[in-house]
Amino acid sequence: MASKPVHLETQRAKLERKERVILDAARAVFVEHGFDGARVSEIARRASIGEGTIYSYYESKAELMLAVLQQFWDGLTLEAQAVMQATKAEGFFDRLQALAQYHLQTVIENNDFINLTFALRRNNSEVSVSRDHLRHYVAVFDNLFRRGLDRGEIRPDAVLWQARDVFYGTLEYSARSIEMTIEPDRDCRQTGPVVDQMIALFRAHYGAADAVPEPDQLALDAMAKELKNLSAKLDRLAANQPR
Amino acid sequence: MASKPVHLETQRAKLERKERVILDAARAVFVEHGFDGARVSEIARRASIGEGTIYSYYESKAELMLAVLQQFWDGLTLEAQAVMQATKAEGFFDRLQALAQYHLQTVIENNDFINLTFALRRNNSEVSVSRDHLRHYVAVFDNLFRRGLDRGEIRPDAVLWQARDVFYGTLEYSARSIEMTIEPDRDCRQTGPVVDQMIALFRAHYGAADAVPEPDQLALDAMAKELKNLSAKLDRLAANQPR
DNA sequence: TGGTTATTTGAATAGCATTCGGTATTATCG
DNA sequence: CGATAATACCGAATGCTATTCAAATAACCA
Repeated sequence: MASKPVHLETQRAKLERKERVILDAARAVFVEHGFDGARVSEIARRASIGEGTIYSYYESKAELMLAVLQQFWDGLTLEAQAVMQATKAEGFFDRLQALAQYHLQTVIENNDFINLTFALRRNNSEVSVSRDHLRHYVAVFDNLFRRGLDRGEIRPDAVLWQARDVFYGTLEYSARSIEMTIEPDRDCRQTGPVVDQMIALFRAHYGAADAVPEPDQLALDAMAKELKNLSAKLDRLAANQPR
Repeated sequence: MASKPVHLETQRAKLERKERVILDAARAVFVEHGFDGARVSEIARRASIGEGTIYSYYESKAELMLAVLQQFWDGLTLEAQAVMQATKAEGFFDRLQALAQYHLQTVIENNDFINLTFALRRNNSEVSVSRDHLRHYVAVFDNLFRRGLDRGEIRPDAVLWQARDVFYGTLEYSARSIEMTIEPDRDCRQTGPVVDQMIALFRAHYGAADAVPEPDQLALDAMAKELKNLSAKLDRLAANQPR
């Protein structure tokens, strides 16, 4: 009874190790040459493995790339969370700034991967990065934002999905602009100002009003919160519906 | 002296016509099958042309795609300008709303093309959509924004490049979210609210101070909309109840 | 150890973009 | 107009690469 699990364990561990080796080799080659430029033979060579073996781990080159991309996004998620934890200041906007800085830097550095995430969609098979991996990543922002709402740092009528779209969308677009150097003058397109402007926008548009709120405002806020609660409850209900 | 130019003209016209035929066929096939799925042989067949002939017009399949993309972006630019012209209201925000609506719709419909625009970057050769074509497109926004500045509709300290990044970035990100249906509830991710929220953000953040509506009013409007969403959701839930 | 199953391998296959030698079509000029 | 040069066109042949598969090897168990 004891030896069997051990064997199974080592067996599984072996497979997983080999899978990791393939994944690492694939990642390196994809980073170096891009998707089309990457040769499966080179990946096999770097993983010290027969060419055909890859296909007993992954259906196709595209699906291998997919696995690499998912690993990539999971890594981003962990790092983003770590950045949040490492931020000393507890305030919403300080953490948001840290997240923005990290995201912008990452998008600039891994531009190719991020583009491929959305461009790699085969018509026949459903080869696209699992929504869950992306959702996990954006959840970092969502959690931060919700906490800011709870702590009263954000105006209660702020719309989460819009804030998220503005945050990630703007940063990705800025990253592209910076990378392409669409601007004639580079100076105003460094990463610092992009992040600063973004935080300023969030402060002005989503930040709770500094002045003491009017009674009407308080009532409004209470109503907005109530509405959100209702909406969330409904969503949960809807999710449980068999359809 | 007269016949020669005529001949040259017809000759050039002929070549251009054939080029257009190839481009149209290519576009159709690329739209239908994507870049990798598209067969050069099919493009040739649809253009009623020999397979090899394509290569006397375009260096490679990638460069053919490139030409299609450039034509695509030029078309977008013209249409966006037309949308601006067609907007009756002269105000900055009305026109911005029209542009946002058009852009969001376009991005959703042509998501693949737009992704390919940025993903199609070969490592070796400089195969990427000419920056000029993209710059022309974003210039539609830039001109609108500058005019708004001149007319005093926008606060003078607004930063053009940030506004542009927020505008296009957010819309493209929203389009992706809508297409992927990352959200559990679709209702709040239709195009209408996305555009409305975007315009509200621009009004609040970039609008000249005197033109800003009361925040209370904005909040009220938002809540009224939210209420409507809730009501719709409830109706749908009620309809789906089995018992 | 011998038999049985799972894994690995790389040569063979197949599919596709691209090339190239030859042919048809058009332009040029005596 | 006819001859000749130049150009455009074709599609079978080429070369490259992802993918398959039959044989070889390793792992397992009795």
